[in-house]
Amino acid sequence: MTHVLSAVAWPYANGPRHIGHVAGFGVPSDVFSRYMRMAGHDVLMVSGTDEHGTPILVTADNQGVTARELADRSNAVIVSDLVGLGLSYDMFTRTTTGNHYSVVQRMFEACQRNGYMVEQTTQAAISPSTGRTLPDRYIEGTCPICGYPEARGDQCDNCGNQLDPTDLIEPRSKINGETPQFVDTQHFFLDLPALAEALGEWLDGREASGTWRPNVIKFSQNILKEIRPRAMTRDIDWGIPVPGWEDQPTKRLYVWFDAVIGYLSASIEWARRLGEPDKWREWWNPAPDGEGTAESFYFMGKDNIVFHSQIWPAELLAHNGQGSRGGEPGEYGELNLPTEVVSSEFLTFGDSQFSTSRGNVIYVGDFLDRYGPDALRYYICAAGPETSDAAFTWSDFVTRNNSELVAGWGNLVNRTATMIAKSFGEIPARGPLDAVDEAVLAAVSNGFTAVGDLIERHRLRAGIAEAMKVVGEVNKYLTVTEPYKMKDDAQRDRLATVLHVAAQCVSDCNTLLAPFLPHAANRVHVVLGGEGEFMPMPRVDVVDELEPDNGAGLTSYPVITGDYALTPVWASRPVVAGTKVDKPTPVFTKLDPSVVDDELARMA
RNA sequence: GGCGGGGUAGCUCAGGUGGUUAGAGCACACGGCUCAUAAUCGUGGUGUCGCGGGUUCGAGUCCCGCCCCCGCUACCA
Repeated sequence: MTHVLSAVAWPYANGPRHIGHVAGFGVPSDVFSRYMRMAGHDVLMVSGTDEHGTPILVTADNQGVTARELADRSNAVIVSDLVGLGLSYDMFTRTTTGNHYSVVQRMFEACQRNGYMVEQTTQAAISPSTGRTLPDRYIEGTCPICGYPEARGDQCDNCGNQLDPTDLIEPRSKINGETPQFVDTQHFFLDLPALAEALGEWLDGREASGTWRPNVIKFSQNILKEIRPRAMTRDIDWGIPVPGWEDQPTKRLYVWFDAVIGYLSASIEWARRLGEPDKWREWWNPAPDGEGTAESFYFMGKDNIVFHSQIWPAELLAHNGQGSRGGEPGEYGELNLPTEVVSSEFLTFGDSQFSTSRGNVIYVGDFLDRYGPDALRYYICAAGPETSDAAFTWSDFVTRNNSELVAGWGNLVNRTATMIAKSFGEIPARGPLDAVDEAVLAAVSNGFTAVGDLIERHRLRAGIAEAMKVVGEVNKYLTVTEPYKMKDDAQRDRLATVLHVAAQCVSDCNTLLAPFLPHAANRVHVVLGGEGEFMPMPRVDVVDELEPDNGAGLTSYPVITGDYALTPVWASRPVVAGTKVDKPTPVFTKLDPSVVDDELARMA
């Protein structure tokens, strides 16, 4: 058994998330995690809301609330969305917990102790009215090269030249229009060049494994060529205090420095709340005796690749003392680097990305309210942005829902259960099998290998297509064997056998589809006379803060967690003759094509 | 500007290391069946594989040039 860490990107808590977000990190990580549990691995799935950084302050100002209030509100919505989607986190927490603060600070101290955190003076743009740093992208002005009046602080969109904010003519804040001040400021920089060689060796090793998506490994190796030290602190009053700079409350750790450490801190929080405070180590430290293995998979959208294939492994190497300056591991011991960075591309809408600011957006909560979790999960698995950008359209969604989910799978469940209910009222015992019976059972059985292999390689589109192909085989089986024509007593034994085989196939198809469609799996389980929950579901617990005096103001908060020990195994489960089967009610809902126009009108 | 990805049937997309008549799903047409949410099963057509060169016995697949779309470029997955 392998310890599998599913490290899922941390949704940014400046508002509700749209379906593109969950297509990038949410559904792919959950399908993988659920499958790995079914395949017998010991999975730890962690994430939380990312609550620091300038954008939260800006949004909070615009809404006239504090950053704390905005983060709380966003966290509540995001938690509700993700649990509603059935994402089976072991620990979905937040970055403003005391536990997270102390883990981040210890990581920082370890990096510093090993010599990878160096102090430098730089120029920063400050907003005179708030005293806060203005990130380059929040500054606009006239491009000194082409005269374009709306050049950004980091780049001119018109002529494409790289700029420095101090180059701009008449720079102004994008937030409130005021003229920024440029001041000297001290910051800690992560010495990435001193870690570059180790990063390169790690990436080369990962490339040799052949498991990463080619674009992700290539992109990662490429950005290594121009690696420079990066500031890990900011002039801002919302964030984690910098160890050693407690007397400077306007300096905090850079949001990305702390966000990626969330994978570790959430694992530690999970272990602490479990009452086994060292249990997280099974997923993070190399096994002392070389027995057992721990692997880690990081799920995100492509705009986060740099943070997961460069910044985070660099932080781990610095903590471990594995860069060119040497060093000793910090108190967390030697921490494992990512096994695989699994990055999705973007789900697009119309001819561009989803965009909250342009109103071109479909929120997760709205989608779940109207269509339920598995319709969305199905769409994302079958047509999501796995290896290239994918276009979402409402008509495509309705079509896939109606002609694939409802007509293909839902109907198979329904017709099978109806025939069993009418003819026997229970799953009948079977007699000897004909070749056609053996063939369909073999096709279903082969599905476990084929679908499982695809999910392990993060090929969800191919995986769910393979499972649906098996569903098609079973539909064909019913057409060919024609159980609905067997009305004579002389055919009763054969009818029992066919319906028994059909029930077995439906049960197994349900298992094959369970990682993708866990809610539907539970309902199909009941249709076939099962009791209780087939696929365990996450729940929300409101917990007390473990270290309430970190200054962030949390006392209690919701976490997503769950008990997944009863996850069914990835294998055929013999159906039991005699199990009661009643006339079913449909598991999936067919959508009226008018929803396409309704939704488009709503978004206009 | 730099980097990355993409341009394949009406639509959405598959097509490691080049090799018989280029595939799938959806949509469409016709036929079968009626257990099932008018669901299901069978049959069928269509493609200058972005454009132009090149390498090769042979290229959607490799090389060169060009066009177009998208993303990232360091705080919106």
